[in-house]
Amino acid sequence: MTERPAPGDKDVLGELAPAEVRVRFPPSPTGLLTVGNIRSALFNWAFARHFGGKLVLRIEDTDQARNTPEALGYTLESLRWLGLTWDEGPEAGGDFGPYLQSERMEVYADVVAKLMAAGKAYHCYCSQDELDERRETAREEGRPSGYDGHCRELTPENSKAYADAGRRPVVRLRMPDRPIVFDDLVRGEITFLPENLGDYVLVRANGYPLYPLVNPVDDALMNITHVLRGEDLLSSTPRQIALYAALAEIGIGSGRTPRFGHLPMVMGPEGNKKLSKRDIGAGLDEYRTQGFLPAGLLNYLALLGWSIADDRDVFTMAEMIEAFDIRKVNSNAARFDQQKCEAINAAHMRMLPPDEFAARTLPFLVAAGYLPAEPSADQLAVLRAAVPLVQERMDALGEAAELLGFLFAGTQLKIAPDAAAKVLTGDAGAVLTASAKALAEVDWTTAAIETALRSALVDGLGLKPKHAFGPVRVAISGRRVSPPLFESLELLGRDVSLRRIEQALAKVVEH
RNA sequence: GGCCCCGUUGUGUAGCGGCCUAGCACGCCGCCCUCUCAAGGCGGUAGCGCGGGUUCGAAUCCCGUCGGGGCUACCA
Repeated sequence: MTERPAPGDKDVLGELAPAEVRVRFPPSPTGLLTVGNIRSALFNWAFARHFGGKLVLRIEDTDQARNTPEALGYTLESLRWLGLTWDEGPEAGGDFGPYLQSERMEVYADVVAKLMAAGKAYHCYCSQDELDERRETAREEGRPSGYDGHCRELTPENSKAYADAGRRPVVRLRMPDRPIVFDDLVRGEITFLPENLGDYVLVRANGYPLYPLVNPVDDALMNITHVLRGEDLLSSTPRQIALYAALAEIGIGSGRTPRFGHLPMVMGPEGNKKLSKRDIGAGLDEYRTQGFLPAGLLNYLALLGWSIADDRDVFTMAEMIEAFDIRKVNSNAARFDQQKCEAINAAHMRMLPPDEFAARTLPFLVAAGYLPAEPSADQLAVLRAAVPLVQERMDALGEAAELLGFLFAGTQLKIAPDAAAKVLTGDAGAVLTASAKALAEVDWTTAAIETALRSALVDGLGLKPKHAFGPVRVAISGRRVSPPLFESLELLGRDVSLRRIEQALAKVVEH
């Protein structure tokens, strides 16, 4: 069996040196980052870091109706939280700015003027109604429904007549009359025939430049070498390639067409359509508030289309950077699976050093009101001591409140109604009474507490362990599920523990 | 409708013509461990959409078919 040659990077880099790689992440600051967006950002980031190239953050805010100033700050902060660092862009600077498209309007106007002057683009005066009607006809006849080239060869007189009639033109790119073929980094060779590629609009009648113009223009001007983006943009790629070619012919940009890689779609939970920002579980914020770790979320997202090995799926970002290969990205759409996302995150939770685990947990306990913004040294000591008890029981940091809150509730513990109803009944009174008695004198250590309770409840009352300790667990933690009981008692201290048992006892009697 | 992409257990994937009686992970089920819940260990469940080729041999290559998805704006 011959050994397959180790896949070189030649077909990804071409003649480029690795460090010359320039990729970009171009979010539109609409106020929400979806996990699909983040997956794209992640792959670009990993790609750039793998080769030691640059990641450019470019803000695509040309649609004044959908963007807000706050959204920009949100977007930057979110990426920072994730650790997806950029080398050029807002706050980072760079030689190819400005990096906000709204600040590049003169650039686009200039490019369009040159495109027009060179005959690469032209004015189109067709009205929306006319366009719609002809498109509908084409559809009915089974023909391609793109622009039919109506205004392609307008004479100056024609144009003047339209203009005099009050029509304002859009600018369209003159598409070449030949097939456009490109070699997609994840899908291989893809061909589009000219009859399916209508001349498309670059500039609206009101003078605003559109995405199909500004995105490729900026890629060209910013010297982007690789474009890794969602499959939803696959069908607009031939148009962009045509624009790159036109730009190159009139001497704008690097003159090089980037290599494309179209990432598989991230599908919603139903698996039947692309994840929409309106789907639950789509937005980054949900994961942040639940206390997902960046490392866990990103690890899971990487799994949507990529794998590091055939027998492993938990890895660090450092490992991903080392191993990432765009050619190994799968081409079929992947469904976002909450459960697996949680499981991967839980694995990262367990990998955290205890001190860091405590530090990351703290804000969630503060937010839940269990700890003050400035916890005391004692409170921090309790938290640190509790970490080993809960680290492997949590999927996300947000669960800390439920699991650890009782340690900081003092005498104000609330007992969950269902726990009281289910457990603080029947012989629970006897159990609690015996427990209080047993705990009154023992050494306050986990081992001694356990010995005392076992002897009092299991041996003394002849109860099964599960039934013996249930009432005590509810009494001291307020819940039926808690960190290990004896350790919890030790952490809580004798006074508080005994008081809670008394209080629970009162509830049993009332019952 | 047209164009493009995709098709391995429920989900995500490994697989690149013989190492496949199809591996791993999540999920689910059972057992072990056990003070609850987890974690951990062990075992189980379930898959190459279909039909033709090519080949000594196909999950892997080709064609067709069916199915799914994306795009089809003066949004990005």
